[in-house]
Amino acid sequence: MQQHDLLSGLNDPQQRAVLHGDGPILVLAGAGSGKTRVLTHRVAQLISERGVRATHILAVTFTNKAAEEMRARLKALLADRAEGLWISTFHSSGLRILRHNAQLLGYTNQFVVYDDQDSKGVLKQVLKELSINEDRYPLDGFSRAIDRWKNNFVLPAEAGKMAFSVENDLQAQVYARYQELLLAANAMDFGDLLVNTVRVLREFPDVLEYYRRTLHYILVDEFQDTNKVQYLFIRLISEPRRNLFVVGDDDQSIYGFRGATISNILEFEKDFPNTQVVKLEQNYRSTGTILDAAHAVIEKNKARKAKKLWTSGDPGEKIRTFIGYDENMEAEFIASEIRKLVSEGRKHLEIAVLYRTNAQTRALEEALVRAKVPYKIYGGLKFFDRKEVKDMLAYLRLLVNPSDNQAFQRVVNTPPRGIGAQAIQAIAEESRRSSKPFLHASVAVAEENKSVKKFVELVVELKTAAAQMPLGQLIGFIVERSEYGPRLAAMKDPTAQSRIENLQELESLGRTMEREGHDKEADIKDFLDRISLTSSADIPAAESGAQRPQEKPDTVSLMTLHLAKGLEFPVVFLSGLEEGLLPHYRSIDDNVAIEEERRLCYVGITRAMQVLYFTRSYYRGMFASGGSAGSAGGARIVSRFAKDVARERMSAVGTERSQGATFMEGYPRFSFEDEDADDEGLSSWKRRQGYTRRAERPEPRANVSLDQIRNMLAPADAIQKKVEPPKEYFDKPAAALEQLAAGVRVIHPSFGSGAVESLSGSGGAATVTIRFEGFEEPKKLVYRFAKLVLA
DNA sequence: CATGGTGGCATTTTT
DNA sequence: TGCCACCATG
Repeated sequence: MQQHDLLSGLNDPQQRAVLHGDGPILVLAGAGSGKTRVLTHRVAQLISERGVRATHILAVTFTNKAAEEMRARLKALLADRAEGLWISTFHSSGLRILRHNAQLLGYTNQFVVYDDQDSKGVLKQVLKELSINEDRYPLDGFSRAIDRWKNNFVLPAEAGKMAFSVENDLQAQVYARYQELLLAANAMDFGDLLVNTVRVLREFPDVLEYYRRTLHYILVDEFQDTNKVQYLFIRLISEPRRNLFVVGDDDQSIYGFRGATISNILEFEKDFPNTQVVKLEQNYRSTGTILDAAHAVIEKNKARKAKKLWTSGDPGEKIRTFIGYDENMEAEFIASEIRKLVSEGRKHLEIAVLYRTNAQTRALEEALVRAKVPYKIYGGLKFFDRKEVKDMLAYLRLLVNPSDNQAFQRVVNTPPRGIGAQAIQAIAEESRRSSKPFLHASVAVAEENKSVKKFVELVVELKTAAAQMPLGQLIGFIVERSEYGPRLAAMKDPTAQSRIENLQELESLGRTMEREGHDKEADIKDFLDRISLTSSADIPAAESGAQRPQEKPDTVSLMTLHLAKGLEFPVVFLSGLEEGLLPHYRSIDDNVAIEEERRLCYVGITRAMQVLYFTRSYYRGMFASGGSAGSAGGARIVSRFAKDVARERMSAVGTERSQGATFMEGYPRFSFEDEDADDEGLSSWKRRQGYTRRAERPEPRANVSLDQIRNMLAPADAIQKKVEPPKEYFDKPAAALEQLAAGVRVIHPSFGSGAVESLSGSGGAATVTIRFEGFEEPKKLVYRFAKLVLA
């Protein structure tokens, strides 16, 4: 890569940023100003022009997706010279550092990462221990307080000293005990991944020295969203060289609730004297109209650096507005408009629907399904959030970390095996008495409790298996031996089938994570790490329609405004532009919060390249029951942010549906041909519009795109084993239970072909033992589970 | 003592 | 809608 290639196509300030020498630099990059380009070209420049070794560079991003994108672009620029670059999110950087150094803090390096649910579980235990009344002091309050402390790098001891009220003091006590329990469980929560990293760096100079010696150049993306701990981390490792390259936009700071402090960016220059500042204000993404609208919204914020995006391009077309009677009609408009756009030649991929809260997806999803518009919902990792998947992962966690008390509690009686509250209480007490993990304590309890004894034996059996079996097989084994699979198979419940399928998917996912030459437990740990750090922005949670695995599916993207940051789409629907939703009612009486809502709206508008829609609805029933809750449900007025946009930049569409109601007016005037505009009239009007209130549930969302999960999770050196069923599988008839007997040849979608060895059990719990080609051990499969066909 | 069913209740944004 | 707490049953 030649110098001029690296710079070609870059404007003046972009070039200045890329060519910057040593020392701190702050790049204020407005939306759509080529931020990622600057970042990647900067790295390429360091390596190819200045001879910096890839291993001396750390680039930190916010999501795995952003990291992936950066890695891909750098690979295109640098080919194999990109090898060894450390590109990751803050949290995975922390995890990586702690995997080497956690023992310094009293953990073992095999610690597990607790997710939100796990840490709530621990908190619950603390509240019980300290006899705190949850009605008076709700759990969430403690959880938020602890979070806040962690974001600001306040350790329990200091929190106790700083306490300013009875409640606050109580929170500090809970925090202290909570940390003790985490340590005892050899577990860290999300916040700990950062807090403990900073602790290690601060308290152990040789560790800090090591990273300082290795990392000569540090780049940080989305700097406006860093919180105090993250900032401390960056500052620590970037000294004394201060080769710190941060990119951000104070107007896009939208993670205040997570402790992001705008002051990090506003005060960067104070903390790092001699900082060079480069502003990128030329926008390459949006039309003039869109930029004007964005500017009109954002300029009302007080806490911001003055800047204004400009474009050399066209003003483009006006913002299209629509108001629906309720959220279902709004959603139907969006769906039908998408169909129209597609019929005019747009690809679904070019279109995004953005919203403030996840709750808004329901109406949208229903409408899109009905209109047969293919879509993907980003946000909320539905697959890994499923109960059965979490349960199975908890088994794995317990096997690699016997101290994982949350995992223990999750699986000890799942499926039900006669170990109830009393027994668990006894185990907890024994654990406290002996200060041993629950699993150890349960061995003592097993003496007098047969059910517990059986469970302990199960764990021993699984543990032995874990040391010998490859991951995929192990998961299958656990599903069987824990009786989780058989129990599901025996259930009449129609959802049981899809849960079984999810477990099979997990198994197949595990199979692709297997690596040769690694010890079996390392595979399990890696698998768990990757899952716990894979964020909701990375993988769609649901999608409609069957997609062929390899092709990039042509689907509309649905996501929250938060998740949309950093992305761009030719067509954007900004939905729910109402007071109470955007800005959200929780922010409405707080000026600081309102400014963040405003930035959120700004982020949404600036995602659009060519066409932008504003939509809202007159009435919103927040909950299925028909919203009361003064807050989010009921009759709605237009968002103040929409009001800030000049009316002449907007133009109403879909009027045949909104019947004279106007987007900008406080109250829409619905007019009806029927004399009285009462509910009756309204409903007949709706009927005429072919408007049905609530259709059948959309397609089951169960089928997540496994391929995408696999791609996100796969360790670089994983062997990509074939998991596609053999082709002939589809041509063969399903094997009925009656047709199976010893010697019958069958095909399994993932194990391939083999011969039945024996049968046992009956009905839903019938199992088949099959010897598959290429597998040493015969496999015992639950018939209903296995989806066998006759060979 | 464990389990399964029922009824009440709360719902921003996420690494 | 989905989760949790409580209660009646085996």
